[in-house]
Amino acid sequence: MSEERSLNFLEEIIENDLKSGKYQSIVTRFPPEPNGYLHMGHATSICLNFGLTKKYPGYTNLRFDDTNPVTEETEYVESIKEDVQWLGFEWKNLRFASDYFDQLFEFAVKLINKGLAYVDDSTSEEIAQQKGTPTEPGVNNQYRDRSIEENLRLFNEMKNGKYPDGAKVLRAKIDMAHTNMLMRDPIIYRIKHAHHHRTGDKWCIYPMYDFAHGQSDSIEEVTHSICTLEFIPHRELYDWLIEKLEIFPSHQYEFARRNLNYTVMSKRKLLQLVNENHVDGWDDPRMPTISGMRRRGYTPEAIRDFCERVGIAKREILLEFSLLEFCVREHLNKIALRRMVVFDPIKVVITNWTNEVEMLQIEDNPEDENSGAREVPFSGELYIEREDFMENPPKKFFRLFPGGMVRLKGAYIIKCDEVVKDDAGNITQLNCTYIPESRSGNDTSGINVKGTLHWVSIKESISAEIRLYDRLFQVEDPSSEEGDFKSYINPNSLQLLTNVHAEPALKNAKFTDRFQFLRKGYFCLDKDSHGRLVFNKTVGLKDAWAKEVKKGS
RNA sequence: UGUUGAGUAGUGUAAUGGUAACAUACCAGUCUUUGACACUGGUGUUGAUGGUUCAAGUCCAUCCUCAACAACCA
Repeated sequence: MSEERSLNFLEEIIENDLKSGKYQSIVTRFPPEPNGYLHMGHATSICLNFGLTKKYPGYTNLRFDDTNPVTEETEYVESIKEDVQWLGFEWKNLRFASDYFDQLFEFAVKLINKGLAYVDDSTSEEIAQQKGTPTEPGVNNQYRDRSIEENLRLFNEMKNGKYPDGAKVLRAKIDMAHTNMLMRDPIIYRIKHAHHHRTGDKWCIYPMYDFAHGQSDSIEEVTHSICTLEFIPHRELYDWLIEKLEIFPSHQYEFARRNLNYTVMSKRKLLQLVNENHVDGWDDPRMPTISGMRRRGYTPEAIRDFCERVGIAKREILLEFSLLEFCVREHLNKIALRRMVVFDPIKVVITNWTNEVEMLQIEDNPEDENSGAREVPFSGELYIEREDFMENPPKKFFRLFPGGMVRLKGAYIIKCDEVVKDDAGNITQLNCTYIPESRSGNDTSGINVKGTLHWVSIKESISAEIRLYDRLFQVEDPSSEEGDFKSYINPNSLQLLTNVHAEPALKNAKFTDRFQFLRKGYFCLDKDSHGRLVFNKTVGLKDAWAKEVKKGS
């Protein structure tokens, strides 16, 4: 906290509220609807809401906004809880809007008694038509003038199941000519003979968002109800209902939703990707869901850091994925165990090597003094990466080439003496000699080489599968492009390497481990690893050579 | 043609009438037993036009652009 940072607009509001004595402590809430998995956009909201009550006195509730029984499921409740905890946050109270259905019903009765709500028999089409347009006022209908007694009777009958879905609704009686369309007598209760994941069949009428969210905030005495920009027009109704109901005055504040480029972030679109099998479920590592990012190997620390760096504002933004990747690398660099894996092998024979296997100690993580070392077997028959050798190297290529020397990471300097090819002219083997005095750690050879390569000893190496991921979409903002967003899916977002050669220490890989495969990137064990090793690429290393190559082409 | 909100380097975020800053991205270089990491330097910014002021990203006026709003979704 020693770092100085200017306050964002919400922190400013809160500090003022605290300073003025309006509140001694604050209450926020994270209010997901349990109808899908959490994604990066939710992570923003989670970090914001929970972060605020970490910084200031107070607490945060996790409240499920479960007012629509037809779309909501318990499966989602569980995944959401898991994701919030995984991100590193603890809620004070776990609540459901459905916990408040009785109170909400009483609130509605109170509104009716005050002459501020009425039962409307119109169809949804009629209601839409009477509503007017943003530029034309709406009109009153005949049901608007029903007596309080009649409204009470009808509303109770709705509750008691006398009417079928859609036959009647309860509406707040505000102003059909209001410039804010949400104030044109909004529907606050509708009939749905549907089974609710928590209340079962107790209710056949359910409150609408606007008559549940603010009221739930108020019941929980939420001081700062933070939501996204699209709810700005709802604020007027939010305040109106709280005022007329004479309940705890929660206040709503809006900030901008954050989008990431090269992906989509709406639940509807993510659901389509899952249902139409464009990805392998909600936790596919290419998905911007929390569970997808978790499976991909992103850490909670990295995601929190990202949210912190991005800050908050009141305008729609499209964030660059590269910043998220930076945060991921930044954290992983500090904690990842270094390992060597050869993706596309070429055989190296050390012609002056004896037949023995030498066990080398190589550090787990040079960034972490407390990390240990693992044993890596070195022998006369090795694999190196095919792309680390060139027969006719360009300038600035400081890997292996005929007559050239490189260091093998943690081992010896070798010199390439001979290139062996098959009849078709393909390189099948490199014959090299090693410099015995050049062993890593006590190199007395005096030789300076420019390049260091990763390698594995053939005989001791183990086999693994690697899944390489690229961006899910080929365009920055698929949602704003013409036509179906799915036509912009990147067909090469998943690349499978089914037989890579890994150093033996990887045999003991655990699901919680994070690895850096030297010169390749960051990887983690995938949940598909039973009886075999499957690694997901979390993010690559920055690759200056790749840039050099690109420039040359 | 309505209401509401928003416009600051490529991308984000600051500067609350007083040197337009920070991060990332990008470019160039240094270092390196990971072409990683680290380090050094650089390119690049107030939507427009007027006005007030010694001084304007900030205040005022006009204009322009973008977004949200007419679900018995949240």
